[in-house]
Amino acid sequence: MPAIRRADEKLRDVSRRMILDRTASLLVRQGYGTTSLRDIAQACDMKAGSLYYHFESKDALVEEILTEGVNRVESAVQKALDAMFDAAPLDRVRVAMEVHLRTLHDRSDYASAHIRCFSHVPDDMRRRLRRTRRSYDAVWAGLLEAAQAAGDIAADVDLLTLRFAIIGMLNWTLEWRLPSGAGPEEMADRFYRIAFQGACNA
Amino acid sequence: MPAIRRADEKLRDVSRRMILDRTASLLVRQGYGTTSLRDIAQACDMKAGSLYYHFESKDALVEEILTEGVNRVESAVQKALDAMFDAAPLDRVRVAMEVHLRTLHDRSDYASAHIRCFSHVPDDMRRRLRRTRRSYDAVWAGLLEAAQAAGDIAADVDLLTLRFAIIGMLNWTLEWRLPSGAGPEEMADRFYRIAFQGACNA
DNA sequence: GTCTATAAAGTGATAGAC
DNA sequence: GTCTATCACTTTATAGAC
Repeated sequence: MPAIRRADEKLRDVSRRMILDRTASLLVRQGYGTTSLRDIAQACDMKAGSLYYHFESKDALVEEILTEGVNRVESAVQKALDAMFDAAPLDRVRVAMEVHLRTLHDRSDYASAHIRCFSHVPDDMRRRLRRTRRSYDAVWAGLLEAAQAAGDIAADVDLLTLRFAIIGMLNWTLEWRLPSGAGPEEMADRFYRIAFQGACNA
Repeated sequence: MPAIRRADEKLRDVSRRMILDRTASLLVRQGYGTTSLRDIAQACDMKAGSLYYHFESKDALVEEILTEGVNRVESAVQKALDAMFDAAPLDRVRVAMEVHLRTLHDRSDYASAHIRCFSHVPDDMRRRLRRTRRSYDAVWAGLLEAAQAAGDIAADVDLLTLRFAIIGMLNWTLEWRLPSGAGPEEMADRFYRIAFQGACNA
């Protein structure tokens, strides 16, 4: 009966995925400490005890979501970059901004849950998440170094500050309602224009 | 005995202020939901019940902190702007960035507590805080409009996007360790250079 | 002004029925 | 796989002693 077993596993995975999805959404809105297992269970049309069939603790569930949040952004950005490996360095930066912002505002809440909850999860979880982040940080450091080496970013611009600035303006969009009519791609283009041409230059 | 009454009131105010200070610090590190009254009491060398002499509820205490957080930033920025009312529009913007960032990173944690906890406090509190924010938002909207009207910001730059970008890069610095050696003022200057001259231009 | 004691409700987690 | 029932603990908040 491998077919039946496979069907069972698939059903289990579907439930598991639903729990992850809905918990991510709760974490974005309520934060880590304010979201209880009973809240989560209710959002999943379940009872709190049933969650332990799928996850061994609240923190294991939360950590899986926040980890997947970074990984989704990194792999989306990396995939887009791989498809344009020979493009101009600044074009690669612009695309990375677009994909980062689009992933942050897509229908799933994994990336936003990470951003909203990172600083308030227990210390040991945050330590592990920091390690997961490093790989994505390296992608950005490499992008900006390449652009500066090519002479496309002024030599006197500090790349760490520039990285802070770009990631900061992108991530902070979670705190606003984006202007209606301007999707993530349009917003990313406007941010790119500001950060690289500057607001002063026509 | 008005002297004695005044001394009593002063002592009461000192305790109250200490509670506010230390709770702000806890809120930054632990978030709204994870910070309990026992945590707060312990940080104040008190017992939980004693806090109710000074504040009528946990939420009243938290709301006072987060409200003061915005107000401190706004009045610091407004005071600096008042002292240079005839300066060039972009100089006023640069100073506003510096004061905003300096207040965010000063020894007290009111402003950072606001930023870190805003999205996770109860709905009705957040609604009131949003109203408090509006006044500060208007300061920035005015600053940028004046600069664009003077021709110092390119006509095709969307001012709402620019405001998102500036506030975003400034507030996001709470999530990084600032480069050692670069204080808030230095960082604000670098951000100003990026946002207004652009990273491309030497 | 701070304490102790306690109420009333909520928390993460486990055991065992189905 | 989900339920019910429950444990042990924590939570906000109150009452009354000092």
